[in-house]
Amino acid sequence: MNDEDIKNKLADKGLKITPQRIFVLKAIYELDNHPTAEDIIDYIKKMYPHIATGTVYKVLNVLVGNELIRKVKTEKDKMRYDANTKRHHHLYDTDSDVIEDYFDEELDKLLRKHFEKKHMPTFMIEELVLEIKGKYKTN
Amino acid sequence: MNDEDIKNKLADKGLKITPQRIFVLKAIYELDNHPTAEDIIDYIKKMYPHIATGTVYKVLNVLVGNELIRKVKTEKDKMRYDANTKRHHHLYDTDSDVIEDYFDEELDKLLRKHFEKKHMPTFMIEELVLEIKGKYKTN
DNA sequence: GTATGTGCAAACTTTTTGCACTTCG
DNA sequence: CGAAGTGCAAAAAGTTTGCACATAC
Repeated sequence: MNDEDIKNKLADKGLKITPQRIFVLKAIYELDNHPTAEDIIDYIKKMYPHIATGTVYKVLNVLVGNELIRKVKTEKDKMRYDANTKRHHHLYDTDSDVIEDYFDEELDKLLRKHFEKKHMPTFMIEELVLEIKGKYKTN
Repeated sequence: MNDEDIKNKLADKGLKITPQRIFVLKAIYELDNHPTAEDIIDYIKKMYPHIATGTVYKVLNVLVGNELIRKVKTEKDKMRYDANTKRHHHLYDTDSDVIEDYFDEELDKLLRKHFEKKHMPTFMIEELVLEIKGKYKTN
């Protein structure tokens, strides 16, 4: 993800292009594995030490509000951010609190079919995310 | 859920039976819809105004550690607690942050089959929870 | 009696806010 | 130029902790 792409993403949403926003987005893409706000702040400060903590939080909220990133919460009580706008599920390691994206089109199709058939009259489904909890095998 | 049942649950785990623990468990059963710590504290204080906030948090952590209740994450930044130890999925209303339990044995069967067939060699699945996000239809 | 649990207040962590200043378009 | 964004520090919100006291078993 280069700067040009990032600028376009911001512009497409009618957001002003600022160095802070570019740094935050870039950090999320580069950190990749669902970084916390703290991870993002630390990462940015390496190249751009002047950025304010409050600004990063404000930027994150703007990006979430514009659907450029998402918030994910883990059981260990911290918000994590996710660059991936493509639908995906989560593999969640209950030992380490690590989340990994899981793509499975066959599963998506299965779920879609199931809920079409089911037909829930009072609820409008917007998204289905399967949380696959467990542990990585170490051997 | 009467007091006797609650006492048995505590005793089964080798936990001391205290009024505070009984009140917390009862509150979670009675509040039913995934209360936050705050909901629980408010509820208890109606009958037992003397309880300390810190105690409720300590009790909640003990109960989670002993698997008498669970923590549930939402996208808003608050932990919620869940009395239900039976496997279930979640209907999550993104407007109101309300979670409702969703039981669907057919879905469970479908998922189980899918992952049996899939065979993931590096990950040991312990639990599958589908987060069904969307909105309640108001009409 | 003693290990365990509770109350309280202080502290900690994470996130938000208010406002003067700056920058983008 | 004006609206939108940033920096900073203060405060809010949620949760944890330390320790003296109280209670369950």
